[in-house]
Amino acid sequence: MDPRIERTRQAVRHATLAVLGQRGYASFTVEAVAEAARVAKSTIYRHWPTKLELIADALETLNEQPSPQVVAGSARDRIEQLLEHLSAAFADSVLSACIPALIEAAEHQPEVAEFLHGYNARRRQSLVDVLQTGIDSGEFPCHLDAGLAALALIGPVIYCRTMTPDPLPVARAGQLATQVLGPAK
Amino acid sequence: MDPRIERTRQAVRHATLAVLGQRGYASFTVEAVAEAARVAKSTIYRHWPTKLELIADALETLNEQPSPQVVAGSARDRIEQLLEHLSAAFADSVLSACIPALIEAAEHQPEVAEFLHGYNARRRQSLVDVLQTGIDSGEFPCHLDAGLAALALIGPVIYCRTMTPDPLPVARAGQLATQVLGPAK
DNA sequence: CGTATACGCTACGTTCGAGTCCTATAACTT
DNA sequence: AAGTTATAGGACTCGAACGTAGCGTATACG
Repeated sequence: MDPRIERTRQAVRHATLAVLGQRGYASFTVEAVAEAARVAKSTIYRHWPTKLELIADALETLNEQPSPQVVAGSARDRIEQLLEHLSAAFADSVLSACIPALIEAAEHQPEVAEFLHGYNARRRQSLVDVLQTGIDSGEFPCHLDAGLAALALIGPVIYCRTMTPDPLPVARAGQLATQVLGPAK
Repeated sequence: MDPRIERTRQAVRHATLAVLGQRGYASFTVEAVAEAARVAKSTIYRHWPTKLELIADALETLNEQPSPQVVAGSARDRIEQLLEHLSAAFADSVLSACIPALIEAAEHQPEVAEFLHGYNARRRQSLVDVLQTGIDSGEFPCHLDAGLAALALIGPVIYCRTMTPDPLPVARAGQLATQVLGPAK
């Protein structure tokens, strides 16, 4: 198999997300991707039939989830680590720069919606799992609903990223756990 | 003053938000607004010099905030009413349909960002005020931070609207208060 | 009733980007 | 080394939408 192919594809995929983050969905152009990837526009069309399929493929392919496998510590410690990692990830990282563009695109492109919702569901699930563990073991108040609590923890991160000028400070992410889970014993 | 002017302007403003909600920021066009407002394209340009100023003006002008003045009841009751009203408003309403478009636009257009952030800050403030009242009076746990708690309450509403297929059910908005504020006494 | 002016309509010129096609060149394969 | 194939770099067509301009009509105002 010609190694040029996969090399080119990866370069274009990365450039796709970079352009999506920098210019937004509204002014995302294949020409900008070509320039960023240092590739000819015709090359891009040789690999992807249309702009949307390019975006969808880039998202699926580059969706490595580098969430640290946090196993040690109490449930509360693990929650705080997950949250801080999450809020840090939403402060920068290529994919997070695309969040606003993806939200907008998801409204009208089913392929993008499927990716975005699936991606977030997976991220949320890791929180839910730890929360449920803590509830079952009695570490957290029994009135907690794992699904709702996960929303209360992760929601503010997205809220601050999209609805306020600045993302949620990592330090405040830790305090957030105290709000929702009650003070540490 | 010629009544035709204001009549036309209002029609165009409403159409602007409608189009923004339906088609998104990426494929928002003046021509679509003209059609929706049943107005000639040249008429729009007679009133607003550019597309962006049209959007900004429509947002500022139509930013009536019909949040019910909830005064009665305990702090907890008022919180729940505010939350349910909020989640209901985010389920439909012209402005909420524009949320994804606004998030995207705010990334690159300072005018839109200013509106969006200000709008949300005001909505959040009403929650903060009631929360602070409840904390001061001892109705809510003293470990609560009003600002963070407001984020934990409002964040999930936006999160569900943007990151999941369905908005937060109004019923779950009520449960959310229990999660964050602790069980009712 | 006469005048002013806001509007509708249509036709523009222009820009920009999608997607196609062709040729020369560079890189890989056997 | 020779043949194969992916790519670069253009030039190109096409359509969409921006924003402008001119003219006829209708509506408001005095």
